[in-house]
Amino acid sequence: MAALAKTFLTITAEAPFDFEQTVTAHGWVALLPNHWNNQSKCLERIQQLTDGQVVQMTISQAGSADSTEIIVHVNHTKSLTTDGKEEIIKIVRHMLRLDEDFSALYAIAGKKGAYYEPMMQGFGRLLRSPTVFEDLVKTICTTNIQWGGTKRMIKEIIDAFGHPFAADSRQKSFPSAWDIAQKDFKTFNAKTNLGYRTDYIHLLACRICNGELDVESFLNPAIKTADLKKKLLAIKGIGNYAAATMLMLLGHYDALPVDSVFREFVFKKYFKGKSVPQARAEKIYKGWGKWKYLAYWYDMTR
DNA sequence: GTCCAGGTCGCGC
DNA sequence: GCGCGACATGGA
Repeated sequence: MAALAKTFLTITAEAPFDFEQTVTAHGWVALLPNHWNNQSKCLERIQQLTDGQVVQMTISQAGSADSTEIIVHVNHTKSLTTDGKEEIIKIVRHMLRLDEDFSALYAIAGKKGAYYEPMMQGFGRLLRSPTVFEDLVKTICTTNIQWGGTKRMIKEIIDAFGHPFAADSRQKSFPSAWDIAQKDFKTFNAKTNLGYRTDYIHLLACRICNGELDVESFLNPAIKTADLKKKLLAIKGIGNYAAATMLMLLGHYDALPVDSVFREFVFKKYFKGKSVPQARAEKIYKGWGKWKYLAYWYDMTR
């Protein structure tokens, strides 16, 4: 076992900020290499850095629940360079969306009455992955499968192609597009049981690596939602539902999802269990402008 | 054994 | 542009 060194990094978020709400806002926290320790209220994650080193990050909130101080406890086996430290901070800021401004959302929430008021305490930061690639793979693995299946498939991908943490080789990072693309389809298929999603994920990795597709550029905030949706739908395996999920993860909240969960929730809460057309269901959140998805998500998870 | 999952693709019209 | 069957896999 390699010797372990520890480094503490701190990050200050802007108020209002709610660490636990942010991390557990949706299912991603339960997908490897993320792990939520509910006792210690820490988000643990194995992460490979640009220089190749694989580290273990334990992310938590300092002090009380309304503190804006975030501590990243890094376990590493090689020395952590200044670049490495900066990269970790950048990754954590990205995952927790510390640079997103929700003040316009809270302004609407403040006018919607008591039910939506708690939103103003930092709701809206939905946990995301360090890369768009990882979010795409995870989203593809939520289609036409139950949640247990999603967790199994993501674990298989990581076990087969992730990079081990030197101090505990059972724990691995999420593989890069290159890690997957460098295996031929047969090898990739043999090591995972992703059903027909195997083709989609391998093709996605290959197209990223050969330069056909630059999915990280999807993070550019200047891209209009409609254009971004087109780019997403052009990816094999991404349809209407998956594109809506990805738009949410990419910080575009103006579109509502089109999946069974959305429909069921809205029918039950607003239409006495009766099904109505999608357009009618969407009217429920029309007062939320470009924040519709977050209004729905708040309503759904409350 | 059989059904189906927070769908998507590719075809035919 | 819309309807419809096929699609891999494992868990209920």
